[in-house]
Parts: sequence; structure tokens; C-alpha cells
Amino acid sequence: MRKQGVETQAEVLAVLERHGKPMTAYEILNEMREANARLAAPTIYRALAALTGDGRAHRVESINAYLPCCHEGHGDGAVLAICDDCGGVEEQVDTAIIDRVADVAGSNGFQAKRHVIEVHGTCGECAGKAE
Amino acid sequence: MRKQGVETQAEVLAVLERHGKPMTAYEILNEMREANARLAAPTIYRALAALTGDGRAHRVESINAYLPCCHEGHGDGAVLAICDDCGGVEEQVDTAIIDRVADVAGSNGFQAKRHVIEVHGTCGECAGKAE
DNA sequence: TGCCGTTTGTTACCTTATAACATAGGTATG
DNA sequence: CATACCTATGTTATAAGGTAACAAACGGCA
Repeated sequence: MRKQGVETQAEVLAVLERHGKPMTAYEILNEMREANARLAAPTIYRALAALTGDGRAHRVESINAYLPCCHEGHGDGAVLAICDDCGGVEEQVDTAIIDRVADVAGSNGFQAKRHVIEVHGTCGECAGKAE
Repeated sequence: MRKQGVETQAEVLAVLERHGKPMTAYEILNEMREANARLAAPTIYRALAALTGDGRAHRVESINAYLPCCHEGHGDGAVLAICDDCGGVEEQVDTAIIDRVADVAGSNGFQAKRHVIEVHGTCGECAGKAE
């Protein structure tokens, strides 16, 4: 039973990568249950905690969903652009923004540790289709 | 039954302001149930939707909680600094950040509509107490 | 007055997340 | 090599957050 944990993490990450769009924990669970019917929610949440903890995946706070990190090895500093039409998310990295956010928040002595920077709107592709 | 809606909104806002810290929808509900035992969740969520819709309150996405807006009349562009120690939230407004975020996200043609900018960390007061 | 549309209240339910306990596997010690 | 312990994982059950869908009340208007 022991080794399966890191394998579960890898498999969750693989599911996320295969899917291409953000997935909720229960979407991941349902997909993985096809291979292992006994799988349950806490297993997924633990794997996601490990993945988000070391930067292999992001949690999209404003839609309760998860996304594989596409830039390898920044724990923080991602800007997530969420398309409300197609549900896709584009990830950018811009340290200038997080510095600035830390700076603004720090004006009262606040010590920033983790940044959540998300934008909702319409992606280029959907905007093109619309008109 | 008709007019009570806007009164409910005002009362929710009053509860939020009285409390001083972010509250979850169910915390608001429990508090307001003391005055009206028949109150139910959708009433609170509708009031919150109205309040966040016109900028009188903010939803703190990363903690599923709500906060009265302290700057009157910016719908967007708030930077929320969330203290993981005391649970307090400081609100700043900085349009330069949202412009920059919109810009970064817009590099692929993304059209930004709503910004979520939150920082987790330790507020000046808690940081002072710590050492 | 009586009908209609809109807003609010209410019930019931769904989704998201986690606490708490059960179990299995490695590992150190004699 | 046996076994007792510690830690990681699996499982059950339930808490927390949110909303769809229906019911009821109010105001406007013919």
C-alpha cells in the first residue's frame, strides 16, 4: 500500500495534463475511478495537495479547479487567465506583478507569502468566434 | 414579501461591517437567524450576489468568504491581503496592478473582465506579535 | 377586482472538502 | 528471523459551501 501514493500523484498529474483544461477534484476522481473503483476523494485531495505544494500543479481558486503547471518549477507567481466561455486557462509568469502586489500589500507591514492572481474574461480564440 | 430583498442586502452588509473580518455565507446566515429563524442559504447568497455585483462587498475567492468594500465604488481592482494568522483582510486599491495583469493576460488576445488579486501572508500586527 | 409578471422565500439537493479512523508496508531491534 | 512500531495510504462518514427549482406574495395594470 505504501508506494502507491507517489504513483497516485503522478497519475493525477497525468490526468490533468491529458485533459488540457482545469478539472475539479471530483472530475479527476471520476476519471480515475474507471481504473480503480475503490478510489475516494481524500486520496485525490492528498495528491493535489502534494502537487500544488511543490508547484507541479495550481489550484484555480475562483473556480475550485486544478491545473498542471506548464512552466516547471515556479511555486508562485503564476497569472491565470480564465476564459468564462470555453473554460480554458492560460498560464503566464510575471514576477513583476507579484513583486508589485507584495509591495502594495506590504505598505502596512504585511508580509506576503502566497499570491493568487487570476483574471476572468474571454480568451482570444473565443473572442474571435463571438463576432 | 417584495421589498424585503433590498433590506436583506442592507442587513447582510451591516453584519459584515459589524464583524470587521471576512465571513462565510453560513456565518452570516447563522448570525441573521437569531433575528429571523426562517432565513435560508439562498436568501444570503442572493444578497451577496447583489452586494458583490455592484461593488459594495467583495468575495475573497481563496477562503470562500465575503468582505464589505471599504473604498466605495470600485467594482474591480482591489488587492486583498489575507492574514493567515488572524484571519483579517486588508483591502488596497491599485489600478496599476490590474492594468498590468490585464496586459500580461492579454498577450494572447485575452480580454480581461474581472480580476482576482489576493495575497496570503502575515499582517503587520501578527508579524509583530510573533517574535 | 382579478390577472400577470417579478421578486422573494423555501425545500431539497448537489458539489467541494476534510476529520477521523482502519490498514498495510517498511524498518529497526533484539 | 520475528515482531513491534512508525508512517504513509485507504476508507468511511460527514461537514461546509452553493444552487436549482418550485411556491408564495406583492405590485402594476387592464
